[in-house]
Amino acid sequence: MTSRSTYHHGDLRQAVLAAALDVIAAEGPGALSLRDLARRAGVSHAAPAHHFKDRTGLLTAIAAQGYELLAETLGDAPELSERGVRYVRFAVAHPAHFQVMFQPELLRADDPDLLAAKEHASAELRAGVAGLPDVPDARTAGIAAWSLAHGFATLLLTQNVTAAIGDRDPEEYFRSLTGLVFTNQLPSRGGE
Amino acid sequence: MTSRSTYHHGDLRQAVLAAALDVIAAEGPGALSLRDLARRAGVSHAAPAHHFKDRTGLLTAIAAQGYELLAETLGDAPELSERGVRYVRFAVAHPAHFQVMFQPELLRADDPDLLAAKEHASAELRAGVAGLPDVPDARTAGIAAWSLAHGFATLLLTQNVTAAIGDRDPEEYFRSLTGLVFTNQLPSRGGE
DNA sequence: GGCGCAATCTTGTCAGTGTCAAGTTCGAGG
DNA sequence: CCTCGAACTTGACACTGACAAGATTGCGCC
Repeated sequence: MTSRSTYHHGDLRQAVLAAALDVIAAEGPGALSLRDLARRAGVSHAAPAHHFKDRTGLLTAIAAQGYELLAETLGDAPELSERGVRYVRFAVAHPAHFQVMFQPELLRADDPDLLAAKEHASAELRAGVAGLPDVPDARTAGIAAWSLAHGFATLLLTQNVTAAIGDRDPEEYFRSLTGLVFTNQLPSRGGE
Repeated sequence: MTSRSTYHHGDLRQAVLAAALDVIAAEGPGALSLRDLARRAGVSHAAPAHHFKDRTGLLTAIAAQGYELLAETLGDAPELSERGVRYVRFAVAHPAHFQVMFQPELLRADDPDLLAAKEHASAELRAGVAGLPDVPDARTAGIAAWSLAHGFATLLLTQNVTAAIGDRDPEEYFRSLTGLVFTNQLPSRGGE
Protein backbone atom coordinates (compact mmCIF):
# COMPACT_ATOMS: atom_id res chain seq x y z
CA MET A 1 0.00 0.00 0.00
CA THR A 2 2.81 2.37 0.81
CA SER A 3 5.02 1.12 -2.03
CA ARG A 4 3.73 1.09 -5.54
CA SER A 5 5.19 0.00 -8.83
CA THR A 6 3.03 2.00 -11.17
CA TYR A 7 3.37 5.71 -11.72
CA HIS A 8 -0.32 6.21 -11.17
CA HIS A 9 -1.63 5.36 -7.74
CA GLY A 10 -4.90 4.03 -9.04
CA ASP A 11 -7.19 5.20 -6.31
CA LEU A 12 -5.46 8.11 -4.69
CA ARG A 13 -8.64 10.06 -4.08
CA GLN A 14 -10.16 7.32 -1.94
CA ALA A 15 -6.86 6.66 -0.19
CA VAL A 16 -6.46 10.30 0.78
CA LEU A 17 -10.06 10.57 1.91
CA ALA A 18 -9.75 7.48 4.10
CA ALA A 19 -6.49 8.64 5.65
CA ALA A 20 -7.95 12.09 6.26
CA LEU A 21 -10.91 10.60 8.10
CA ASP A 22 -8.55 8.66 10.34
CA VAL A 23 -6.53 11.74 11.20
CA ILE A 24 -9.58 13.90 11.84
CA ALA A 25 -11.26 11.29 14.02
CA ALA A 26 -8.10 10.95 16.09
CA GLU A 27 -6.77 14.52 16.27
CA GLY A 28 -9.35 16.82 14.75
CA PRO A 29 -9.37 18.74 11.47
CA GLY A 30 -6.62 21.07 12.65
CA ALA A 31 -4.12 18.24 12.60
CA LEU A 32 -4.80 17.56 8.94
CA SER A 33 -1.80 17.99 6.66
CA LEU A 34 -1.93 17.39 2.92
CA ARG A 35 1.74 16.48 2.91
CA ASP A 36 1.22 13.92 5.64
CA LEU A 37 -1.66 12.37 3.74
CA ALA A 38 0.55 12.22 0.66
CA ARG A 39 3.22 10.39 2.67
CA ARG A 40 0.67 7.88 3.98
CA ALA A 41 -0.48 7.15 0.45
CA GLY A 42 3.09 6.86 -0.78
CA VAL A 43 2.85 9.68 -3.31
CA SER A 44 4.60 13.00 -3.73
CA HIS A 45 3.67 15.96 -1.57
CA ALA A 46 1.64 17.75 -4.21
CA ALA A 47 -0.37 14.79 -5.47
CA PRO A 48 -3.42 15.22 -3.20
CA ALA A 49 -3.88 18.78 -4.39
CA HIS A 50 -4.62 17.47 -7.84
CA HIS A 51 -7.75 15.74 -6.59
CA PHE A 52 -8.98 18.29 -4.08
CA LYS A 53 -7.31 21.52 -5.18
CA ASP A 54 -7.08 22.77 -1.62
CA ARG A 55 -7.06 21.78 1.99
CA THR A 56 -10.47 23.44 1.97
CA GLY A 57 -11.40 21.36 -1.05
CA LEU A 58 -10.57 18.15 0.77
CA LEU A 59 -12.60 19.15 3.80
CA THR A 60 -15.48 20.21 1.58
CA ALA A 61 -15.45 16.81 -0.13
CA ILE A 62 -15.54 15.14 3.27
CA ALA A 63 -18.47 17.28 4.37
CA ALA A 64 -20.38 16.52 1.18
CA GLN A 65 -19.77 12.81 1.64
CA GLY A 66 -20.93 13.23 5.22
CA TYR A 67 -24.26 14.75 4.23
CA GLU A 68 -24.83 11.92 1.77
CA LEU A 69 -24.06 9.37 4.47
CA LEU A 70 -26.40 11.17 6.84
CA ALA A 71 -29.20 11.11 4.29
CA GLU A 72 -28.60 7.39 3.82
CA THR A 73 -28.57 6.73 7.56
CA LEU A 74 -31.78 8.65 8.14
CA GLY A 75 -33.13 6.70 5.24
CA ASP A 76 -36.68 5.56 5.63
CA ALA A 77 -36.97 5.73 9.39
CA PRO A 78 -40.64 5.47 10.25
CA GLU A 79 -41.09 8.36 12.67
CA LEU A 80 -39.53 11.37 14.28
CA SER A 81 -37.97 9.91 17.40
CA GLU A 82 -36.38 7.09 15.42
CA ARG A 83 -34.83 9.68 13.12
CA GLY A 84 -33.22 11.24 16.14
CA VAL A 85 -31.72 7.90 17.08
CA ARG A 86 -30.44 7.52 13.53
CA TYR A 87 -28.91 10.99 13.72
CA VAL A 88 -26.98 9.97 16.83
CA ARG A 89 -26.01 6.72 15.16
CA PHE A 90 -24.55 8.64 12.26
CA ALA A 91 -22.50 10.88 14.53
CA VAL A 92 -21.07 7.89 16.39
CA ALA A 93 -20.36 5.93 13.22
CA HIS A 94 -18.81 8.86 11.33
CA PRO A 95 -17.35 11.26 13.89
CA ALA A 96 -14.87 12.81 11.47
CA HIS A 97 -17.57 13.62 8.91
CA PHE A 98 -19.81 14.99 11.63
CA GLN A 99 -17.12 17.26 12.99
CA VAL A 100 -16.24 18.73 9.61
CA MET A 101 -19.85 19.17 8.49
CA PHE A 102 -20.51 21.59 11.31
CA GLN A 103 -17.49 23.85 11.00
CA PRO A 104 -18.46 26.18 8.15
CA GLU A 105 -15.16 28.09 8.27
CA LEU A 106 -13.40 24.97 7.04
CA LEU A 107 -15.63 24.58 3.99
CA ARG A 108 -16.27 26.14 0.60
CA ALA A 109 -19.88 27.08 1.28
CA ASP A 110 -20.82 27.51 -2.39
CA ASP A 111 -19.46 24.17 -3.58
CA PRO A 112 -22.15 22.55 -5.78
CA ASP A 113 -21.57 19.02 -4.52
CA LEU A 114 -21.74 20.20 -0.92
CA LEU A 115 -24.94 22.14 -1.54
CA ALA A 116 -26.58 19.19 -3.27
CA ALA A 117 -25.64 16.74 -0.52
CA LYS A 118 -26.76 19.17 2.15
CA GLU A 119 -30.11 19.63 0.47
CA HIS A 120 -30.41 15.88 0.17
CA ALA A 121 -29.91 15.38 3.91
CA SER A 122 -32.05 18.38 4.72
CA ALA A 123 -34.96 16.84 2.81
CA GLU A 124 -34.65 13.69 4.90
CA LEU A 125 -34.70 15.73 8.08
CA ARG A 126 -37.77 17.64 6.98
CA ALA A 127 -39.54 14.41 6.03
CA GLY A 128 -39.41 13.41 9.68
CA VAL A 129 -41.79 16.16 10.73
CA ALA A 130 -43.83 16.27 7.56
CA GLY A 131 -46.79 14.16 8.63
CA LEU A 132 -46.90 15.02 12.31
CA PRO A 133 -50.44 15.26 13.72
CA ASP A 134 -51.72 18.16 15.77
CA VAL A 135 -48.50 20.16 15.90
CA PRO A 136 -49.17 23.84 15.40
CA ASP A 137 -45.71 24.76 14.16
CA ALA A 138 -44.11 21.80 12.42
CA ARG A 139 -41.00 23.77 11.51
CA THR A 140 -40.30 24.73 15.09
CA ALA A 141 -40.99 21.18 16.23
CA GLY A 142 -38.49 19.94 13.69
CA ILE A 143 -35.84 22.32 14.94
CA ALA A 144 -36.52 21.24 18.50
CA ALA A 145 -35.99 17.62 17.56
CA TRP A 146 -32.92 18.47 15.52
CA SER A 147 -31.48 20.51 18.39
CA LEU A 148 -31.97 17.69 20.84
CA ALA A 149 -30.32 15.10 18.61
CA HIS A 150 -27.56 17.39 17.45
CA GLY A 151 -26.79 18.60 20.95
CA PHE A 152 -26.59 15.10 22.35
CA ALA A 153 -24.42 13.94 19.46
CA THR A 154 -22.07 16.87 19.91
CA LEU A 155 -21.77 16.46 23.66
CA LEU A 156 -21.17 12.77 23.09
CA LEU A 157 -18.33 13.30 20.62
CA THR A 158 -16.74 15.97 22.81
CA GLN A 159 -16.61 13.61 25.79
CA ASN A 160 -19.05 15.72 27.76
CA VAL A 161 -21.54 13.00 28.63
CA THR A 162 -19.36 9.92 28.72
CA ALA A 163 -19.40 9.85 32.50
CA ALA A 164 -23.18 10.13 32.58
CA ILE A 165 -24.01 7.35 30.14
CA GLY A 166 -21.33 5.05 31.50
CA ASP A 167 -21.07 1.91 29.41
CA ARG A 168 -24.57 2.14 28.06
CA ASP A 169 -25.14 2.25 24.32
CA PRO A 170 -25.39 5.89 23.21
CA GLU A 171 -28.35 5.18 20.94
CA GLU A 172 -30.19 3.45 23.75
CA TYR A 173 -29.44 6.29 26.12
CA PHE A 174 -30.72 8.79 23.60
CA ARG A 175 -33.91 6.79 23.34
CA SER A 176 -34.45 7.28 27.05
CA LEU A 177 -33.76 11.00 26.57
CA THR A 178 -36.46 11.31 23.94
CA GLY A 179 -38.68 9.23 26.16
CA LEU A 180 -38.33 11.78 28.92
CA VAL A 181 -38.98 14.69 26.60
CA PHE A 182 -41.86 13.21 24.67
CA THR A 183 -43.76 12.09 27.73
CA ASN A 184 -43.43 15.48 29.34
CA GLN A 185 -41.56 14.40 32.43
CA LEU A 186 -39.53 17.58 32.31
CA PRO A 187 -41.49 20.09 34.40
CA SER A 188 -41.90 23.58 33.04
CA ARG A 189 -42.11 26.74 35.06
CA GLY A 190 -43.27 25.23 38.30
CA GLY A 191 -45.73 22.83 36.71
CA GLU A 192 -47.54 25.20 34.40
CA MET B 1 -1.80 50.69 19.94
CA THR B 2 0.37 49.29 17.23
CA SER B 3 3.32 51.52 18.11
CA ARG B 4 4.68 51.57 21.57
CA SER B 5 7.43 53.52 23.25
CA THR B 6 8.19 51.23 26.12
CA TYR B 7 10.02 47.95 25.76
CA HIS B 8 7.32 46.21 27.74
CA HIS B 9 3.88 46.12 26.21
CA GLY B 10 2.15 46.41 29.54
CA ASP B 11 -0.88 44.29 28.85
CA LEU B 12 0.14 41.91 26.14
CA ARG B 13 -1.76 38.97 27.55
CA GLN B 14 -5.09 40.77 27.35
CA ALA B 15 -4.26 42.25 23.95
CA VAL B 16 -3.45 38.85 22.48
CA LEU B 17 -6.54 37.27 24.01
CA ALA B 18 -8.79 39.98 22.61
CA ALA B 19 -7.27 39.77 19.15
CA ALA B 20 -7.51 36.00 19.20
CA LEU B 21 -11.22 36.17 20.00
CA ASP B 22 -11.77 38.49 17.05
CA VAL B 23 -9.98 36.17 14.66
CA ILE B 24 -11.73 33.06 15.94
CA ALA B 25 -15.17 34.64 15.79
CA ALA B 26 -14.54 35.74 12.23
CA GLU B 27 -12.60 32.85 10.72
CA GLY B 28 -12.54 30.04 13.25
CA PRO B 29 -9.75 28.65 15.42
CA GLY B 30 -7.93 27.24 12.41
CA ALA B 31 -7.16 30.73 11.16
CA LEU B 32 -5.40 31.61 14.39
CA SER B 33 -1.73 32.49 14.01
CA LEU B 34 0.46 33.46 16.93
CA ARG B 35 2.66 35.53 14.65
CA ASP B 36 -0.35 37.39 13.33
CA LEU B 37 -1.53 38.13 16.85
CA ALA B 38 1.96 39.39 17.66
CA ARG B 39 1.83 41.73 14.68
CA ARG B 40 -1.56 43.06 15.73
CA ALA B 41 -0.21 43.80 19.20
CA GLY B 42 2.91 45.39 17.75
CA VAL B 43 5.33 42.99 19.40
CA SER B 44 7.85 40.51 18.12
CA HIS B 45 6.76 37.17 16.76
CA ALA B 46 7.71 35.14 19.81
CA ALA B 47 6.25 37.43 22.45
CA PRO B 48 2.84 35.74 22.78
CA ALA B 49 4.48 32.40 23.51
CA HIS B 50 5.89 33.88 26.69
CA HIS B 51 2.37 34.31 28.07
CA PHE B 52 0.71 31.19 26.70
CA LYS B 53 3.62 28.88 25.93
CA ASP B 54 1.80 27.33 23.00
CA ARG B 55 -0.91 27.77 20.47
CA THR B 56 -2.63 25.11 22.52
CA GLY B 57 -1.94 27.13 25.64
CA LEU B 58 -3.65 30.17 24.18
CA LEU B 59 -6.70 28.19 23.17
CA THR B 60 -6.81 26.52 26.56
CA ALA B 61 -6.76 29.92 28.25
CA ILE B 62 -9.64 31.00 26.02
CA ALA B 63 -11.63 27.89 26.87
CA ALA B 64 -11.05 28.39 30.60
CA GLN B 65 -12.17 32.00 30.34
CA GLY B 66 -15.19 30.74 28.42
CA TYR B 67 -16.25 28.35 31.14
CA GLU B 68 -15.93 31.12 33.72
CA LEU B 69 -18.06 33.41 31.55
CA LEU B 70 -20.61 30.63 31.13
CA ALA B 71 -20.81 30.08 34.87
CA GLU B 72 -21.34 33.82 35.30
CA THR B 73 -24.02 33.95 32.62
CA LEU B 74 -25.93 31.00 34.06
CA GLY B 75 -25.56 32.73 37.38
CA ASP B 76 -28.60 32.56 39.60
CA ALA B 77 -31.22 31.80 37.01
CA PRO B 78 -34.35 30.68 38.81
CA GLU B 79 -35.30 27.53 36.94
CA LEU B 80 -34.28 25.05 34.33
CA SER B 81 -35.80 26.52 31.17
CA GLU B 82 -34.36 29.93 31.97
CA ARG B 83 -30.91 28.36 32.30
CA GLY B 84 -31.34 27.04 28.79
CA VAL B 85 -32.07 30.52 27.55
CA ARG B 86 -28.98 31.78 29.35
CA TYR B 87 -26.93 29.05 27.75
CA VAL B 88 -28.04 30.23 24.32
CA ARG B 89 -27.36 33.80 25.34
CA PHE B 90 -23.81 32.89 26.25
CA ALA B 91 -23.20 31.18 22.91
CA VAL B 92 -24.48 34.22 21.01
CA ALA B 93 -22.55 36.70 23.12
CA HIS B 94 -19.28 34.73 23.09
CA PRO B 95 -19.21 32.65 19.92
CA ALA B 96 -15.42 32.35 19.86
CA HIS B 97 -15.26 31.03 23.40
CA PHE B 98 -18.11 28.64 22.71
CA GLN B 99 -16.45 27.23 19.63
CA VAL B 100 -13.13 26.61 21.35
CA MET B 101 -14.67 25.14 24.51
CA PHE B 102 -16.18 22.29 22.56
CA GLN B 103 -13.19 21.24 20.49
CA PRO B 104 -11.18 19.10 22.90
CA GLU B 105 -8.41 18.41 20.38
CA LEU B 106 -7.46 22.07 20.54
CA LEU B 107 -7.06 22.09 24.30
CA ARG B 108 -4.70 20.84 27.01
CA ALA B 109 -7.27 18.69 28.78
CA ASP B 110 -5.33 18.46 32.04
CA ASP B 111 -4.74 22.18 32.46
CA PRO B 112 -5.62 23.08 36.09
CA ASP B 113 -7.23 26.40 35.23
CA LEU B 114 -9.34 24.77 32.54
CA LEU B 115 -10.44 21.97 34.86
CA ALA B 116 -11.36 24.42 37.61
CA ALA B 117 -13.36 26.64 35.28
CA LYS B 118 -15.08 23.65 33.73
CA GLU B 119 -16.06 22.33 37.14
CA HIS B 120 -17.31 25.78 38.06
CA ALA B 121 -19.61 25.91 35.04
CA SER B 122 -20.60 22.29 35.47
CA ALA B 123 -21.78 22.99 39.00
CA GLU B 124 -24.02 25.76 37.68
CA LEU B 125 -25.48 23.43 35.11
CA ARG B 126 -26.19 20.78 37.70
CA ALA B 127 -27.81 23.30 40.00
CA GLY B 128 -30.46 23.78 37.34
CA VAL B 129 -31.84 20.28 37.80
CA ALA B 130 -31.09 19.93 41.51
CA GLY B 131 -34.49 20.70 42.93
CA LEU B 132 -36.71 19.36 40.19
CA PRO B 133 -39.91 17.76 41.47
CA ASP B 134 -41.15 14.35 40.39
CA VAL B 135 -38.41 13.56 37.92
CA PRO B 136 -37.25 9.97 38.25
CA ASP B 137 -33.82 10.48 36.74
CA ALA B 138 -32.61 14.02 37.36
CA ARG B 139 -29.27 13.37 35.70
CA THR B 140 -30.86 12.21 32.48
CA ALA B 141 -33.26 15.13 32.56
CA GLY B 142 -30.33 17.47 32.93
CA ILE B 143 -28.59 15.99 29.94
CA ALA B 144 -31.78 16.28 27.92
CA ALA B 145 -32.01 19.97 28.74
CA TRP B 146 -28.31 20.49 28.09
CA SER B 147 -28.57 18.68 24.76
CA LEU B 148 -31.47 20.82 23.66
CA ALA B 149 -29.76 24.09 24.54
CA HIS B 150 -26.37 23.02 23.26
CA GLY B 151 -27.78 21.71 20.02
CA PHE B 152 -29.74 24.84 19.32
CA ALA B 153 -26.75 27.04 20.16
CA THR B 154 -24.49 25.03 17.88
CA LEU B 155 -26.93 25.02 14.99
CA LEU B 156 -27.38 28.72 15.49
CA LEU B 157 -23.67 29.52 15.35
CA THR B 158 -23.16 27.28 12.32
CA GLN B 159 -25.85 29.12 10.38
CA ASN B 160 -28.08 26.07 10.26
CA VAL B 161 -31.24 27.66 11.63
CA THR B 162 -30.87 31.26 10.52
CA ALA B 163 -33.43 30.79 7.79
CA ALA B 164 -35.93 29.25 10.19
CA ILE B 165 -35.79 31.88 12.90
CA GLY B 166 -35.69 34.75 10.45
CA ASP B 167 -35.18 38.04 12.22
CA ARG B 168 -36.54 36.82 15.51
CA ASP B 169 -34.40 37.03 18.62
CA PRO B 170 -32.59 33.70 19.11
CA GLU B 171 -33.31 33.67 22.84
CA GLU B 172 -36.99 34.29 22.23
CA TYR B 173 -37.09 31.58 19.61
CA PHE B 174 -35.44 29.15 21.98
CA ARG B 175 -38.07 29.98 24.55
CA SER B 176 -40.73 28.84 22.12
CA LEU B 177 -38.72 25.67 21.53
CA THR B 178 -38.67 24.82 25.21
CA GLY B 179 -42.33 25.71 25.32
CA LEU B 180 -43.07 23.07 22.73
CA VAL B 181 -40.97 20.46 24.47
CA PHE B 182 -42.14 21.12 28.01
CA THR B 183 -45.83 21.11 27.13
CA ASN B 184 -45.54 17.83 25.26
CA GLN B 185 -46.70 19.06 21.90
CA LEU B 186 -44.17 16.79 20.23
CA PRO B 187 -45.95 13.46 19.71
CA SER B 188 -44.10 10.29 20.55
CA ARG B 189 -44.43 6.97 18.83
CA GLY B 190 -47.90 7.51 17.42
CA GLY B 191 -49.30 8.91 20.62
CA GLU B 192 -48.09 6.26 23.06
C1' DG C 1 -1.75 -1.32 -33.64
C1' DG C 2 -0.22 3.10 -32.51
C1' DC C 3 -0.80 8.04 -32.01
C1' DG C 4 -2.08 11.96 -29.34
C1' DC C 5 -3.89 13.93 -25.48
C1' DA C 6 -5.49 14.77 -21.08
C1' DA C 7 -5.39 13.10 -16.51
C1' DT C 8 -2.27 11.86 -13.01
C1' DC C 9 1.73 12.33 -10.50
C1' DT C 10 6.64 14.54 -9.59
C1' DT C 11 9.99 18.06 -8.63
C1' DG C 12 11.29 22.48 -7.19
C1' DT C 13 10.34 26.61 -4.98
C1' DC C 14 8.31 30.40 -2.02
C1' DA C 15 6.18 32.61 1.77
C1' DG C 16 4.28 31.71 6.11
C1' DT C 17 4.00 29.25 10.59
C1' DG C 18 5.09 27.07 15.43
C1' DT C 19 8.61 26.32 18.46
C1' DC C 20 12.93 26.49 20.68
C1' DA C 21 17.31 28.74 22.36
C1' DA C 22 19.91 32.60 23.51
C1' DG C 23 20.37 37.37 24.08
C1' DT C 24 18.42 42.21 25.50
C1' DT C 25 15.71 45.49 28.13
C1' DC C 26 13.27 46.89 31.91
C1' DG C 27 11.32 47.56 36.54
C1' DA C 28 10.62 46.30 41.29
C1' DG C 29 12.50 45.19 45.79
C1' DG C 30 16.32 45.00 48.74
C1' DC D 1 22.34 51.67 43.35
C1' DC D 2 22.30 47.00 42.12
C1' DT D 3 20.70 42.69 41.25
C1' DC D 4 17.48 39.48 39.63
C1' DG D 5 13.68 37.81 37.27
C1' DA D 6 9.95 38.87 34.15
C1' DA D 7 8.93 40.64 29.63
C1' DC D 8 10.31 41.00 25.18
C1' DT D 9 13.62 40.40 20.93
C1' DT D 10 16.44 38.06 17.60
C1' DG D 11 17.72 34.21 15.06
C1' DA D 12 17.20 29.73 13.53
C1' DC D 13 15.02 25.19 12.03
C1' DA D 14 11.65 22.07 10.42
C1' DC D 15 7.28 21.95 8.64
C1' DT D 16 3.26 23.40 5.91
C1' DG D 17 0.04 25.01 1.81
C1' DA D 18 0.23 26.64 -2.59
C1' DC D 19 1.83 27.32 -7.17
C1' DA D 20 4.39 26.41 -11.60
C1' DA D 21 6.54 23.48 -14.79
C1' DG D 22 7.89 19.06 -16.18
C1' DA D 23 7.54 13.74 -16.40
C1' DT D 24 4.72 9.64 -16.96
C1' DT D 25 0.92 7.02 -18.10
C1' DG D 26 -3.42 5.05 -19.65
C1' DC D 27 -7.26 5.61 -22.80
C1' DG D 28 -9.98 6.83 -26.72
C1' DC D 29 -10.01 7.36 -31.47
C1' DC D 30 -8.41 6.83 -36.05
